[in-house]
Amino acid sequence: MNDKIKPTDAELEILRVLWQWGPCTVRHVHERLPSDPPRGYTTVLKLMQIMSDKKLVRRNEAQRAHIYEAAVSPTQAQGSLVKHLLEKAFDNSTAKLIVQALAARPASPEELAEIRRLLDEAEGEEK
Amino acid sequence: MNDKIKPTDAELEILRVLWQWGPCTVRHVHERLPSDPPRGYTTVLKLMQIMSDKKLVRRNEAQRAHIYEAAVSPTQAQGSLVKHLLEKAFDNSTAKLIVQALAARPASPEELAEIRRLLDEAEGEEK
DNA sequence: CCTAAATTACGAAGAGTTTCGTAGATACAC
DNA sequence: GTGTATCTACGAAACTCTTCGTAATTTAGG
Repeated sequence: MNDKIKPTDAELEILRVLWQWGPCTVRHVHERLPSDPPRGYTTVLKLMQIMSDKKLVRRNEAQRAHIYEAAVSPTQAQGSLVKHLLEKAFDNSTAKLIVQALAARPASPEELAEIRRLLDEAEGEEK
Repeated sequence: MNDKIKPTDAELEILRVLWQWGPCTVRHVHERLPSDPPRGYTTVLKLMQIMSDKKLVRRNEAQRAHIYEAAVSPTQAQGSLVKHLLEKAFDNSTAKLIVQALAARPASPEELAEIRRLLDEAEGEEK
């Protein structure tokens, strides 16, 4: 269904701004984007127009400065990306992916506890 | 260090063959690649030549049919890819990524138990 | 030898991504 | 009104990835 959601890195940065701040003009997104690397205003505009064509964002043209909002949720985008990585690089082994995730960025004890809690939930749904 | 390892999807498929079968000729890789989608022999050859330039694989030219082997381990490649995804799509939250991984592909009770064991290990190293 | 098969090298084309300059339209300030 | 700033649209360039055809080389059969 949402398997086709595969935002590129540049698109993801824009989506993150929209997820965090809600509907924005191009100018607002441009201002809130990481300043490194610096991007031209029209670069961001063009990207957002393309994302609109791809249905990654919706835009409201009522005002002169169009208002863009994310058309995919963080969960949809993240789920699709992680599913893709699982298939292409981890032989669909969730366990292998988790090992690498923990190795790449060690979790704090609090996070580990949180993760255990999530595992309990996952097991609960197993039925 | 190995942050620069970012194999594309097509490159990953070739790496997977080399990881599973060990050093191979282009012909062997071509035969062992998934038949869907079908790829021309020279397409695979070209990809592997590029991968050699990128140092993703090494090649031995002693024989007429060069022998290629992976120059990066599964752990290196997977770790680099997951780290990248963590940064770009998950705000560096390992927990969020694990939630999405479990949602994208529910783990069996055996896997869940395995994952708990890995968490224990991770906690052990915490110091 | 001479041909047929296999292999590498090379180049080019098409698609997708990211970049940005320029032009035209609109709003705002004075 | 006139000029300045802002915004969108458009197109093109640079880059990467993926594809594969063709040519040149080497090997193996007969």
